Order: sequence, then C-alpha cells, then structure tokens
Amino acid sequence: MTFTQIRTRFAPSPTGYMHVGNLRTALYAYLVAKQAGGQFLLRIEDTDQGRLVEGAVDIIYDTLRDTGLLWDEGPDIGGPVGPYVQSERVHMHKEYALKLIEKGAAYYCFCDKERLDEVRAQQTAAGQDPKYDRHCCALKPEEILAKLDAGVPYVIRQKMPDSGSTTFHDEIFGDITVENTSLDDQVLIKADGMATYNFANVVDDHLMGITHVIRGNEYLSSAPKYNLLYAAFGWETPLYIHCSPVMKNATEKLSKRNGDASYQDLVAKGYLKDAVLNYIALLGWAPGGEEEIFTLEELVKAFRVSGISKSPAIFDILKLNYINSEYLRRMTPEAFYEVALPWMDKFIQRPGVDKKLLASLLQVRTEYLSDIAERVDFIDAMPVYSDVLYVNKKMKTDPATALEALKAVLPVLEQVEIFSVEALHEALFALIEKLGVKNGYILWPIRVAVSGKESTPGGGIELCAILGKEESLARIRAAIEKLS
RNA sequence: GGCCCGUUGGUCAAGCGGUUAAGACACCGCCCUUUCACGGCGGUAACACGGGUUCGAUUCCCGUACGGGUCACCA
Repeated sequence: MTFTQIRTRFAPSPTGYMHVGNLRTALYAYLVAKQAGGQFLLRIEDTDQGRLVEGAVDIIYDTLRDTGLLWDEGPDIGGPVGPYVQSERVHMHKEYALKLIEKGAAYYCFCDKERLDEVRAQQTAAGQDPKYDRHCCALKPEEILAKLDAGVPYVIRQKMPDSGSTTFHDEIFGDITVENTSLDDQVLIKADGMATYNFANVVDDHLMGITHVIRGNEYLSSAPKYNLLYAAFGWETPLYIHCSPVMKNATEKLSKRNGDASYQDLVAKGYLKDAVLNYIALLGWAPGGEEEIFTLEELVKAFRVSGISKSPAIFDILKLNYINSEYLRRMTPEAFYEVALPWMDKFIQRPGVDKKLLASLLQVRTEYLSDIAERVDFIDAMPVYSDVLYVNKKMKTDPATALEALKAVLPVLEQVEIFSVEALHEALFALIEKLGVKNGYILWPIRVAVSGKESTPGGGIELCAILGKEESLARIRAAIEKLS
C-alpha cells in the first residue's frame, strides 16, 4: 500500500495513565498530520503482554476523544492497513524477521537467560560494555535446523554491522552518528513469538505508510538501529521527530508517581480540556508570534516542527493556571455559569443563593474550577474571624467605625424589601450620601460582617444580594453584637 | 562507567556573528476600584564555566561542570 499524504501515528502502550507528556506527543503527531491534510493514526503497542493494564486502552480512547485528537485509522474504526493492535500483527512481524534472516541481517539465537546473564556478568566484571557475544551467530544451518526441529526456544536477533558508523537525521536534533560496534545485536522476535517494540514499530510504521515518526526522545539512542533495519529491508526511512520530555522539576520526569499532573487529574481539578491542550502545546514549542492562546484548529495552522525545543521543559502549574483563567474569562457569562454550576452546587448547600449572580462574580476570579471551593466557603457558614479585618487603612475603617457604620446600615437594610444588587446599591448609597462618608467607610464593614473574609467574590452589596435578606441581616446583627 | 543528547531570567521561551538579549507566566510597585480579582502602566531578573576561531561571540569549534536519555526476550 502506498500513500502520498503525510501520515503520523500515536502509538502508546496500554500500561496505565495518560501523562501530560504522552498527550503532548499525541498532540504534536496530530498537528503534523492535520496541518498537511494528512492522516493521524492510533496504534496500540501491546507486545509486552506482561505489562498490560486493564482499562488503559479506554483511557487512551477517552483522552484523545475528549481533547479532540481524533484519529483517522485505529483499532476501533479500522482502516486500510490494519490491524491497529500490535499483538494482532505477530504473523507479519515474524514474516519480516524471517526475510531479514534470509538477507543475512538477522539470525536465530537459542541462548537461554542463564547464559545471557553469565556473559553479561563476565563482560561487566572485565570492564566491558555488556553486549551479546554472537554465540549463535556462528551456528551452522544444520545445527539451527536441528534445534528448531527439537523445539528449542529461540529469539531472532538483528545482526549489526561489524564496522563503520550509522547516521540518522532527526528534525529537532539534526544528524546523529554512532559507531556500529557500539550497537548490540538486539532481539527482534521474542521467545513468545511477539516482536519487540524495536522491531514491531519499524515494520508497522513502514507497512502503515507512516511518514513522520513523532515520539519521546528516550528512543533517540535506538534510532540508528531502526535505520539499519530500514536499510536492510531497502525501505525509505521516515522523518524523525524526537521530543524531549516534560519534567516535574529539573531532574525528574513528570510521572504519575511523582505528582498529579496526569490529564485526568487536571480535568478533575477543574482545568478545561482546551486550556490543558493549549498549555501543553506551549511546553516545548514556541509559536512564532506573541499570541499564546490557541484553539486546536489554530494550533493546526500555527504549529511548526522547527519551533520544538531540544531541551526538556518543566511543567509549570502557574502558567497553566493563567492559560486556564484566560479561557474562563473569554467564555460568555452563560457558558461560564454552565461549567461553574456543578462546582457551586458541590460547595454550596444554602438554599436561595443567586448562582447566576455568583457565577458572574466568580468568572474573573477563578483560575481553575475547584478553587471555587474556598471562594464560596463563607456562604454556608460564617468563618471564625478576627476584628482586625475591620481595619482598612484606605477605607479609614477600624472596629470602632465599623460598629458605627453597621448600626447605621442595619435599619436601612431592614427597609429594603428585595435584596437585589440594584435595590441594595440605591439604599446604601443614599445612606452614604446622607452621612457624607466615603463609600468604603460603609461598604467595607458590610463585607467583613457578612463574609468574615477580606477577599470575596464581589463587595458588600453583592454579598448581601447573594446571601439574601434574612441571612444578611442576621450576620450584620451578629457582627454588631460581636463589636459591641 | 561507555555511547548519545541538552544547558538564555524562578518557569516557558525568542534569538540563529554585530540586538538597549524579545515576549509570556510568576514576583514587586503604581493607577483604577466598596476588598481581592480583572484591566492599565511600570519594574527586578538570564546567555553554566574555561579555552579557542574571528575585527567582533549568546550565536561557530574544543574542553569542563551540571542535567537527561540509553546500554533488556520494556516500550
């Protein structure tokens, strides 16, 4: 099968969570393909049967679908070059391994683990690099046949050149050259008949018409071996794009064990999926211009492989907060209300709270949805607070003036029928004018009296409107008593 | 340890032989404001180190240091 378009793939192994780094690799692969009008494929690499984790494939599907990284071909939807699950391609891998043996680029190996360990131990003790000693490479054809007939377990190894060097090109790192003698005769087909990743990915990428291989740079040092494989088959090598890892800090990669920055965790904390995707696109990639906020469609247009950086990037939750709050702020009030409602419901039990009003106040103050919790905690119950909160230099207030102000406020509020922002505003500003004082002289004490906090969503007027008449008056009376 | 790769402010990063070394986040200050936030304005802060090459190095080369990756019948 030949393809004329650009084809990329995301090829995760289903061994657990979807990390931010994985997701970024998927995103970059998607962008490279879509930008050129090509195809983005999903292939599940499950050749290590021992490490499979139940449900992991679903996490991959869900995450990709959730973020809009839709694949054109994959295990669930099929395609022209299936199957898309690596374990279902064993017969192809085996077939190609055999071809390699015919070409003299691979050979059977019957060494068992004990011998291998022993050889390794000796080499290490002698100060040499551990490397397969090619014990089975020297086997005569009849010896091989005899062992095969006898059912001796075997693997198939790639035969590396004895001399010279191999150069491969990476779009990010440039040309990298290694001495062939430093390459080990790696296993291509395992004793269980499955291909190793190192072999399967080469065969599958070729058979699937993959033109751009995008993956983490832990494969950088293996890449020369892949090129040797492509060369042995006489296949054209794909373009390589090896991405540096996303780090938790300067020395540790981001991982489930290290922290909580898996995609699922971030969404659970109330980060928007578009914001997460936007942020991770920026982690290790620089857009040409000043703009940093991109929809997926915009990323498709703006993305350039040349903008990917070589060095690892540290995941910065503060920057994610910023991106996320930017998304939140750009939403319509209605849309924000929709996403904020479940969180307000979760943290507010008091009936009668005007959540539309609250949402409008929360919209510019929220960084991620779960931080709504501490912003609204005063609604259900007055926190314990100190009277020093009444001290505000700019407003020229202190506990004494606050007591005075609240005593003046109470009768005025008692006269207000409906606690709407408009009605409260009118009544209180009339009082302010009558008294000839600064706004804050009256309003600051109200805020503290009804919330017990110095930072709240909205000022005293909004807070009273949210709490309603009965509760607001009760809190103000309690405050007067507390101050007296 | 061998091999491979990387290193610009606290973080993400632009830069690609001559620049006052962008921008964003964070931080600080000011303004606005019924606080915080938002918004506006301004500020602190960086080329890991040592040698070359060059009229001139953040940029090119070589070392050193630090960090990462890899040396599996894991991917």
